[in-house]
Amino acid sequence: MTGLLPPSDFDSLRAAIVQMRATLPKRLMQVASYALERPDEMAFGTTASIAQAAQVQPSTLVRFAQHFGFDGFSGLQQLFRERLKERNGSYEDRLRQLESGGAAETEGVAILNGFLAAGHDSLHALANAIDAEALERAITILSGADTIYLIARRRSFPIVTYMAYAFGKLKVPCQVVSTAIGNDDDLLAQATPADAAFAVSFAPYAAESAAQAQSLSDRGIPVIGLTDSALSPLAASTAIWFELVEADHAGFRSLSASMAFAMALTVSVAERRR
Amino acid sequence: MTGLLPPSDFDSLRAAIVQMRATLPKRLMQVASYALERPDEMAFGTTASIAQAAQVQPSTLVRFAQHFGFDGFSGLQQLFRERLKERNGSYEDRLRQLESGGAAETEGVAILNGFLAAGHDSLHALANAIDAEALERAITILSGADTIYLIARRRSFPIVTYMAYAFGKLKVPCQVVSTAIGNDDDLLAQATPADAAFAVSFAPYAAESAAQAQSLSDRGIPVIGLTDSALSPLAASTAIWFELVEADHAGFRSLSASMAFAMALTVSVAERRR
DNA sequence: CCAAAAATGGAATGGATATTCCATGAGGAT
DNA sequence: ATCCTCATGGAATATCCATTCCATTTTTGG
Repeated sequence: MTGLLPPSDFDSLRAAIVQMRATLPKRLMQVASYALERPDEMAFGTTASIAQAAQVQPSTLVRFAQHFGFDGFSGLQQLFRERLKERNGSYEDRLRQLESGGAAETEGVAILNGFLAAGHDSLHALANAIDAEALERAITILSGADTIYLIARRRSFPIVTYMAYAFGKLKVPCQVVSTAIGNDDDLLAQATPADAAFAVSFAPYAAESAAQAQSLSDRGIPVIGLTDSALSPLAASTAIWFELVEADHAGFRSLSASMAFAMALTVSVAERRR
Repeated sequence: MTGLLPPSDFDSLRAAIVQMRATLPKRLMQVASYALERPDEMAFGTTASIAQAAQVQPSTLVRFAQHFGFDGFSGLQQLFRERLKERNGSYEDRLRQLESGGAAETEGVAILNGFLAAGHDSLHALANAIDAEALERAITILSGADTIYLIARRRSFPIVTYMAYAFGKLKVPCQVVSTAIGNDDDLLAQATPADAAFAVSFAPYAAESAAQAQSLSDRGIPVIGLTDSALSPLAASTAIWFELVEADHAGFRSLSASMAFAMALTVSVAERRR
C-alpha cells in the first residue's frame, strides 16, 4: 500500500480511510478515527501530543501516514493544515454568500436551521437561568442516594433514558420508573428516604409523573425536579427544581438544552460519588 | 514592556500592536506587519520560515514575542493557532478564557457550562456540515414510506424514542425496533421496500443496529443513517447517511445536536406528508 | 497446533527548532 | 565628540520532535 501516491487533500484522505476501513489494523484504525473526529488537533499537535490523545504510540502515527503513502507524519499533517486554511477562507465566503443571497435554502435545511437556532437559544437561556446553589444541593442529594429513581413520561422520557444509560456506565445505581410491565407504583413503594428521585415534566404535564413525585415527597424521599414553569405540578412537589424552557421552532421543541442539563447533572453526581 | 502579561487572544494582540506602533523598533515593526498581514503563516510556520518570509532573523521573532510579554515565540504562535481554530467557533475555548479571568465557579456549574459549550459547538458544527441535498432526499424517502422503522441502541436510543413520540403526535406511522419483548428481527422481517428505516449509531457502535441496517438494506428497504464517522458500519449499509459529531466535555457527550437534527428530520417528514 | 507474517510498543537517533548569548552597529543625550 | 543605551545579526546551544529500529506480541494461514 505504501507504493501508492498519497492523497492530495483532506477529502481524498477521508475517502481512502473509508475504503480501507475493513483492512486497517487495530491501532491504525484508532488513528483513523481520531484523525477524522478531531482534525484540528491533527493540524496543530505534535506526534507526542496526538499519540497520547489517540492512545497510541508516536511511531504508530508515522506508520499510519506511511500506510497511506506519505513519507512520514509530517506529510500527512500538511493535509490537515491546508484543510484548516481553506476552510477558514471558505467559511468566510459561505457567510458572505449567506448574507448577500439569503434565499435558495431548501425547506429541510430551513427547518434544521430553525431547530439549531432554537438549540442555541435554549442553551443560552439555561446558562443564564441556572441557580448555582440549587444545583450544588441537587448534586449533593442525588450523589448521597442509595438508588436514584428517574421519573418521566412522553416528551421527557428520552432524557431519563439517556441518564439511565449514563448512570449505568458510571456505576451509579438508578431505576427508570416507566417499565413495560406497568408496575411503576410497586417499584416506587420500595423507595426509602435513603434514596432520591429525579423527575422531569414539561407541559402538557403527565399526571402520573406529578403524582409519583408528590407521593415520594410525602414519604420523605427527596425529589429533584426539572420542568418548564413555576406553575408546573412538579414545582409544588419537589425539594429542589430547575426551570428550563426549550425554545421552540414552529411550535415544536427539541431537547437540546435538556440533554445538556441532564448530562451535566449525571456527570456531576457520578463525580461527587467518587 | 516584557513585564506585562501577554495578550490572551488574537484581538488583544492586534490592539497591543496598534497601540505600540509608534514606539516599535524597525525590525519588530517588520514582524508586526507580517504577523497581521499573514496570520495563517504565523500559525503554521517555523521560526526559520517565518523569519525568512518577513526578512528578519529568527531571534527577532523571539524578541518580538518577548516584547509583548510571551516567554518566547511558541507562546505567541499559540495565539495564531487558536485563532484559526476559533474561526470555526469553539465555544468551549471561549468559555475557558472567560472562566480563567472570571469569578470562582462551583464544580456543578463548571460541568454544566462545559456541556452547554459542547452543545453550542455541536450545533455549530452540524450547521456547517449538513448536506442540503442529502437531507432533501432523506426527507423524500422517509415521507414516502408506509412505516418508518427506527433503529438505535444505548446512547442513541433516546433519540429514536423522541422521534417516535413526535411521529406519533404527528400521525406518522413508525415503529421503534427495540421492544422489550426482544422480537426485533421478527418485526423487521415484516418490513417491505415500501417502508423505510432510520438508524442511529454512535461509537462504540452497537453490532445489532449495524446488522439490522445492513439486513434491511440488502432487502431493498431504504435506510437513512445518522452516525459520527465515515468509518461507522452505518455508513456502509445506508443509502444516505449524515455525519454528526457531538462535541464532548471531559469525554462525555450530550445529545444536544442529535436532538435538534432528529426533530428537524421528524418535522420535515411530517410536513412533507401533508 | 504450529510456523510465518504482520502489527505493536518502546527505546534510540539524527535532525530541526526555539531560544540564548555575545559581539557589533546605530542613535541619542550630555 | 564620546559615552551610553538600545537594537540587531548571527553563531551556539539545549530542547524537542519525527523517524527508525528492534524485540515482543498478536494475527494469519496452513
